[in-house]
Amino acid sequence: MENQELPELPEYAERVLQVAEEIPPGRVMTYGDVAEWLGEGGPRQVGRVMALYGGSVPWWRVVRADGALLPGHEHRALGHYRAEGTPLRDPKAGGAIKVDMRQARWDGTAEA
DNA sequence: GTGCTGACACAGG
DNA sequence: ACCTGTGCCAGCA
Repeated sequence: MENQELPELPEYAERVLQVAEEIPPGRVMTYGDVAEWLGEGGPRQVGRVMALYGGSVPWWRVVRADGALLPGHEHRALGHYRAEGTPLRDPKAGGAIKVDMRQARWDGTAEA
């Protein structure tokens, strides 16, 4: 009786969305990490699920391996990161802002 | 069944 | 910082 939400989602998609929702504030996971954490598919499958159903989950907490934000939604994600207190990587060099993976990368393990 | 594309990852230039 | 090529898996024409 746990499925009260997302009635017709493929299990894989549901799992991906579940992980995304489980990511604590101030933390981020890479597509590859999510796929590995699930133990299935690959980073592209996770990315596609996010692209399709990500609208219902904190997609901004799922970033690329190099910490680059989502193409087209950088500003949106940045607003959330600032509110959550996510460690950001130097927004100075007029380039693309990125997340400080060194601190923000969450591996699914409970941390203090 | 074949080929292209994609909210990717990694290595090299 | 940027682009290119290759590998991975899945969806779509």
